Amino acid sequence: MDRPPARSLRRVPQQDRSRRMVERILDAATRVLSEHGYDGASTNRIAAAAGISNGSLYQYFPHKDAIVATVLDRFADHLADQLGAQIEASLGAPWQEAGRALLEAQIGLFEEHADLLRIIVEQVPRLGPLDKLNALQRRLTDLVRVYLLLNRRAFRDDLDVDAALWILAETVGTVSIRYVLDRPPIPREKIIDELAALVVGYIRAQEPPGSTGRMNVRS
Amino acid sequence: MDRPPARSLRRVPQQDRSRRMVERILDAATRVLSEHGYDGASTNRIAAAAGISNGSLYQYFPHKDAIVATVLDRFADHLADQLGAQIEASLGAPWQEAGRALLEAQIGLFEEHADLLRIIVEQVPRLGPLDKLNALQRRLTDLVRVYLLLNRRAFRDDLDVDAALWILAETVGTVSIRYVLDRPPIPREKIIDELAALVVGYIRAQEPPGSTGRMNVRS
DNA sequence: GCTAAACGCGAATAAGTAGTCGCTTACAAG
DNA sequence: CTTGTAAGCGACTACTTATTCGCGTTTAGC
Repeated sequence: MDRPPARSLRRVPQQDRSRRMVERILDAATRVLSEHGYDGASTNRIAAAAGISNGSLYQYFPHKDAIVATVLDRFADHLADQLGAQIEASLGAPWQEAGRALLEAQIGLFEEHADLLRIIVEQVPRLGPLDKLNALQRRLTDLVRVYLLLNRRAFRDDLDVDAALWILAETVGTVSIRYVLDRPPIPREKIIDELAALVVGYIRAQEPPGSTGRMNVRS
Repeated sequence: MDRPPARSLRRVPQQDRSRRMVERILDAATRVLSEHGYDGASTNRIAAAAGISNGSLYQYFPHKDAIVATVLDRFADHLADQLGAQIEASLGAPWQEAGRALLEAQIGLFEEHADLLRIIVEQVPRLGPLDKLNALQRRLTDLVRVYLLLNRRAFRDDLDVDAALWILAETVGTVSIRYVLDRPPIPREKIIDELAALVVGYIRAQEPPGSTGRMNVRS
């Protein structure tokens, strides 16, 4: 019943003309997706936006979802490039600064492509997992994992690294996304500060004597 | 272009027979939505699942989205009832226990209705804001707001209550949802513990002198 | 300039969709 | 039983959709 999410080209473009056409298709699809959403992005509309015939879409893509998947893969590549550059740029910096810079870069990128981001968040479930976006998320998570494992004794000694990583990834990811998509009346700097406080408060050593701390066994 | 999200009945059912029919429609719609998703829930399919004619749908609902909206409203009412009962039951308890019980109840409810929850998370944006679900979220947020304001001096003195509430709501909400929908290999108790640690670590007094958070600005 | 393949077109197809309407059936009051 | 109205039916409409296919056009190599 479900179609395989093949995103390979049906036919390999050989002349310049056709290579430009594939580009035009993907650009138009990106635009139409951003403006009209997944359901509004009909093949006819994409073809019209690209200034080509709908039939020509099927010269290079086996079906509509392959076009969408390629658009989103491209976007994931873009994100990976930008964030990768940011990571390299912060290689020597202390982790708080590096994390902060990375977070800032991520939110900036999300803001820049908010429309496309919305499509991804809302429609990806039905497109099945997107390999490149998953890879990107895994890459970022691994980065944090390495740090956590190397500095284990600086943190709560009962910290379960895998659980913590899942929670942190989920938290930082979705808070960034929801901030960009829902635009709550909170300045961007504030969100970054608060997210940083959330993360640090979670992994740092243990509570000061005053507070009651963990909520188990109250005597 | 957009249709008003009217969810009122087109015609008020007067006989028992027709009241049962409205029930049958909503039950069938819930089932079909859970199993086939929004796009797969065609009016014909809903009618077939209810064992009635498609024409009869339009006796009581002005259009398809009104059916869906009613299903989701009903679900929101169910959640509100259950969580409301939990809140009442914990009225005297210390806040850590009360919060924990509420969180536990919420995750339990989500697990029980995971299919419907998935539809809501993935399809709600195009239905426009769902009043009853928003009301529920506001109700829970207000509960926490009251607590935060009453006990302000027990926490970080620089805590921005509005920003903190937004972050906390987003975090607790989406982590619960993603936990139920993505089923990471983490036991349920662990997730609740970790979420509690995350929240407490975020709002509690300030960090111990050893660690160097960037974000302190201790005046 | 010729030819064969690559390219591109757009009308046509087949499958679905939400929503309507004239009709029949069930009910309840007199 | 008769009659007015509520309830229910299902074929039908008007439309949109993704995808195909035969045919004309452009290109590259000779």
